[in-house]
This record gives sequence, C-alpha cells and structure tokens, in this order.
Amino acid sequence: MRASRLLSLLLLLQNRGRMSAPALAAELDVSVRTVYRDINALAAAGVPVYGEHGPLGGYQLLDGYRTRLTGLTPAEAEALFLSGMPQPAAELGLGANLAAAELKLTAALPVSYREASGRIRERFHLDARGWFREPDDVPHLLTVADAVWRERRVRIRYRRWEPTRETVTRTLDPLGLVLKAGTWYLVAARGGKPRTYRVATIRSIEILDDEAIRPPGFDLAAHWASGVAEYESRVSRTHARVSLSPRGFADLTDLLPTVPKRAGDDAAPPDADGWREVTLPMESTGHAVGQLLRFGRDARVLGPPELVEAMAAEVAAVADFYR
Amino acid sequence: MRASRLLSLLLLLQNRGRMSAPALAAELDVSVRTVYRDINALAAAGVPVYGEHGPLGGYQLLDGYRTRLTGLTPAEAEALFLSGMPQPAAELGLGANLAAAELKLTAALPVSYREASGRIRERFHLDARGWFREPDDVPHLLTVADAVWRERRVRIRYRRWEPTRETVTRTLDPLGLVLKAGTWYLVAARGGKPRTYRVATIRSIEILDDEAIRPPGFDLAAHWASGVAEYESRVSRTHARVSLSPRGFADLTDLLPTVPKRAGDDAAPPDADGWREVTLPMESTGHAVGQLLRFGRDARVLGPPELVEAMAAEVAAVADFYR
DNA sequence: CGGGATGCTGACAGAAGATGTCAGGTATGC
DNA sequence: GCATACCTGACATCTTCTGTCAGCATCCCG
Repeated sequence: MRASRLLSLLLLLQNRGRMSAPALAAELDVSVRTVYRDINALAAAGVPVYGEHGPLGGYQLLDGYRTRLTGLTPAEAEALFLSGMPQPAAELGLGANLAAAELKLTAALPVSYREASGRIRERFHLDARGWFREPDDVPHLLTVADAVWRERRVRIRYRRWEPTRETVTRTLDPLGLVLKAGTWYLVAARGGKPRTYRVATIRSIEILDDEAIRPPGFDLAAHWASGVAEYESRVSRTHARVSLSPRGFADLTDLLPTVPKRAGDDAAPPDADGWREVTLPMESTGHAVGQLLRFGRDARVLGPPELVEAMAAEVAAVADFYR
Repeated sequence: MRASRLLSLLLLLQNRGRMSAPALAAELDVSVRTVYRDINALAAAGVPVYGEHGPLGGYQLLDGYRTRLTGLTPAEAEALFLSGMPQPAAELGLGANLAAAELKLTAALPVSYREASGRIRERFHLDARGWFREPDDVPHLLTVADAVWRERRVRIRYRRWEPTRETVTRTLDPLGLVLKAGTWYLVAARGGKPRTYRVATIRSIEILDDEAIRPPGFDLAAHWASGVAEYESRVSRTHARVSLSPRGFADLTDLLPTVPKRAGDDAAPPDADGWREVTLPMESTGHAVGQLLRFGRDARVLGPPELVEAMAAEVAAVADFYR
C-alpha cells in the first residue's frame, strides 16, 4: 500500500501547492514520521520536493512540476499510465502524474531494474505524430478531456466539411478521446449514436450540467477500429483503369497509399515501353481526377468513359492557363 | 519481491513450456507451497495458466500466450513496458511479457484500482497506425530487434530509392528502432554516422558476431526528433507562386499538408472571382508539378518561370493522351 | 529571548504481510 | 498399488512497514 500512498502524496502537493507534514499525515491517515519517510522516498526517486522550516513552512514541488488537469484520483492517474498512453497524454497536462505513476514502479525496483529501463529507452522509441503533419491547434483539448472524464454533456460549435462547409452547434455526449497519427478525435454520441469529431475543428465548447448518456455496451476501441476500417473502405467506391509508365508504376504506393499492395501484383505484364495497365480503387470520379493528375505524364486513364471525359476536360482547362 | 517473482515465473513458463511446481520452486528458490500461491495469483490476474495432475504433469500457458523473442530478463521485459510502448511492442512478439509486466501492477492494486483502469481504457485510446496506411510487411522485424537488443552488427540487403533504385548490401551497427505512424525504422550507424532505414525495405539480414559500435553519447530520441525536423524541412527548398480558386484555397491544407498553416493567412486578398495568390514552399520543381497538378483547374502557377515551363510541358504531354 | 510551528533523523516495539512446513486430499499413468 | 503430480488450509516464523518517542534544527513573531 505504500507505493500508492506516495502517488497520493504527490498528487496532493500538486493540487494544493504547499502542505505541512501534519496536514499531509491527516489527509493520508498515517503518522507524521511516515510522511517524512515518504518524502524521503519521493526525493530519492527524483521528485523535486523540498521543505521549508518554521511557521507557514511545509512541503512543495519545484515550480513547473505541477499539472493542469486536476480531479484525477491516484488510481486514475496511474490507470492512465497503464492504458499505454504515457507520451501522448502529456498533451493532456498529465506529464507530472505520469511521472508519478512511473515513480511508483521505479521506487519499488532494485537498482538493476532502473538501469535496464534506461537501456530500453535508448533503443526503442515511439513517435506518435504522422509524417508532414503540423500539430493541430487544439485549444479546447483539455476541456474536452475534462468533459469525457466527468461524463458531462457538452455544447460545441465546430467547423464541419460535409455536406457543406459551415460552423454548426451540436449538443453531444462525450464518450472518449482517440489519438491517431498525432491528431486528436472526440468520439461522442448524438441522438444516441456515436460520431467522430476532430478536436481541432471545435471552435468553442461549453460543459453542461447534464450527464452524458453512454450507449449500452459501447466499446471505444472496438468502435474506433471498425470506424477506421469503414472510413478507409469508403474511398473505394469506383474503379479506374489506368496505364502507368514504369516510373508511375514505381510511384504507385507512395502517391496512392489507399491502393492495396496487391493491385500492383495484379497488373498486366508491361508492354514494350514498360507501361502497364492496372485497375485502381477510387472514391469518386472527382477525387480520381486530382489523384491521377498527380502522376502527370506517367498515367493515362483508359476507363471508365466518364472518368476519361472528366480527365480530358480538366486537362484542357489547365492547359488554357499556359498557352 | 513477490511481484518480480511472478514475472519470472511467467517468463519461465513461456520459455520452457511445461514445468512442474517442484522444478519451478527450485528455479525460483522458494517452496512449492509458494509456487502454488504464485500460480493462483497469476490466474487471479487473468493469465491463462493451467495445471495437469499425474506423472509428466505440471503447469503451462494456454497456446498462443507465448512469446517469440526470448532472452529478455524479467527486468528488461518490465522496463520495455515502462518505456511507454505497450501496444506497438506487441509486434515484437512481446505481448505476453507486457501483459506480465502489467500484471505486476494490477496484482499489487486493490480492486478499486482495477476498476479505474478499466474506466480509462474505455475513454482514451491510442491508434499508432497512420491513415490509409497498409501495415508494412516486415518479415525481418524480430531479427532487427534482436540485433538492436544484443548490440550485434548486421549485414543487410535492402532496397533503396536514392540516388538510384537498387538493392544494395550494407554492414551496419544497429542503434535503435523507431515506430512512427505505424511504420518501423531502424536507426543504425554506418561509418560511425547514424542513418535511418525503413525496416520494410530490408530484403535479408544476417546477424554478425561483431559488436555494434555505438557513437559516443548517441541519444536515440534526440537524434530522431532532429532527423524528422531536418527531413521535413528539406521538402521546402523552393517556392511556387500560385493563384488558387476559392475551392483550391479551401483544399490547400488537405492536399498539401507540408504547407505551414500561416501560408493561408499570408495570402493576398481575393480578386473579383475569389482567386488568391499565395507563395507555397516546395521541395523541387519536379515534385511541385505533380503536387500542383493535383489541384486541376483550381490552381494556376504564376512563377518561378522554370516551374511555369515545366507545368506547361507536363500538361501538354498529358493533354496528348486525350485528344 | 522564548514560544510556537515547522522540518528532520535514529531507535525500538508492535503490526501487517509473506513464506515455509505440515497435514490432508484429489488426479493421472504405469 | 505406487509414484508423481496438483491442490488447499492452518500455523509458526521471518521480513518489512508503521507509530511512538526523543532529540535536534530552522523560522517567525511578540
């Protein structure tokens, strides 16, 4: 039970600033002597805690070692660490809590364990952000996370893209937060159905007093996995028959990551000039035009007829710019 | 010390298959009665361990709960968990070890902690894979990870893209593994300098007897962060002056995620038709042509002159397909 | 300067938790 | 039937943690 108490002690200092040993002892239901021992254990584990003598003295943490998201119990802070989100969760202002959860472990470990931990960090690294992605500006992330955690209904104004581009107001029941490729998404119920909103699109958010209603048996991870699969499969509503040059063929996977790898394997044999005919899944004719134009002279559309027409019209319009 | 012994017991079962309680007791230097207690603790924590009576009996784990990467000590398996990679590391065949590291914690927690852990999992989720990314086929990942861990030099044949597309052989000193947007990268030293290789490009790998030489003071996370920043900045070697339609302007961030958000803010005021002139960073003229063609009739290149020429030539070539 | 409030540490008795021994029982294969 | 294995409860013993006590230092205020 001792390690858990260390975490509680740390959270108390974070939430209340300065506390005397007698006050901490009362909160933690232990003797003052035990508090002194715990403080020593924290210091030994590297937590920057220091004490001041005399009246109005007490213990506090070095500035900068405080969290912005309050309200988590020791159990919850630790469980967040257990959920496998130590790094991204720093964006939720939980860096200190996570360090605390980690210290719970290191404090209980012999020295050899600490050395092994350092060795792992030198060899394996997780970078959650996607390539070429600017970090989203997410001014409302903490408020969203707070609402998710406290299970409170919210009213948001957010900028949407479908069916028309506009800013609309929605009253939602937050269910969870997901971090994917460095981008935060809010999963929330509207009309009893889970929907997904990119946190960066939220223009304002107001936490309501009503309790968020959670659909019975809702499973965030499962919902997210099936939603991702459904969304990604939705981009393949139509097919384009395309002749690709050797260079275009080599670039296929990079320029069209939506294309399953076997599309390349299914390509016809190259002709004398090395061009090959392939059938590619596309979301729509409109999207396909832009995506295939990106290949420039390395891709020629063979079908379907409406796509060929659309390509011809678009190319003619662009060509007019440069005559 | 008990939680560590639980982990050791689990690893023994994983590495050796079936073991009797007396044999486990001898390995762990405890009594048989303590082994029974430990087995009960493991089962209570959800590990699928079962025993068989009679001669040639003993304990074993349910099939499918075994790891493929052996050689990790209990400290190392746990430290891997501490490093913050519980989910992606499953790809290294360490799922069971991580579950074991986690059980170390849950076994020490009161019931209320376990409930809080479940609550977190229902509300926060990390999806490491990037959008529209097929998982890389990485047949050699485990061998690479093994070499990284044992600090052994390797000889690989890998397919590279620059300066020419070919399969080449390299002798490398592995320094670390990085997972970014669902893609694994090997950071390794060649000629004393750290370089990065995408694991999926490796065609074969042979672990050598020589020890991998680690550059003095090499820091994986710092090297990776600076490498990513340098790579992403390298795509901005030139600039294009482009006139964008209202629709092209709205699509700017989606179609060119490399463009800093403020490029849109710096755009000139729209003309009577809503078109705006912007200056966009581009990697090279060759890349820019393809990227700007993707806008179709919504983007007109105004400069520099060589880019305008290149656009005109490419569009003319494409237009020839559809006459 | 003294008193009160605070931090700080060592020593020791007692409480709490973990372990080993023992006893009794069941299950399996030869 | 015998040997080998799993299985559990009870209790003595060992180990670790906690509270009490004593002694000391630091600070502020009257």
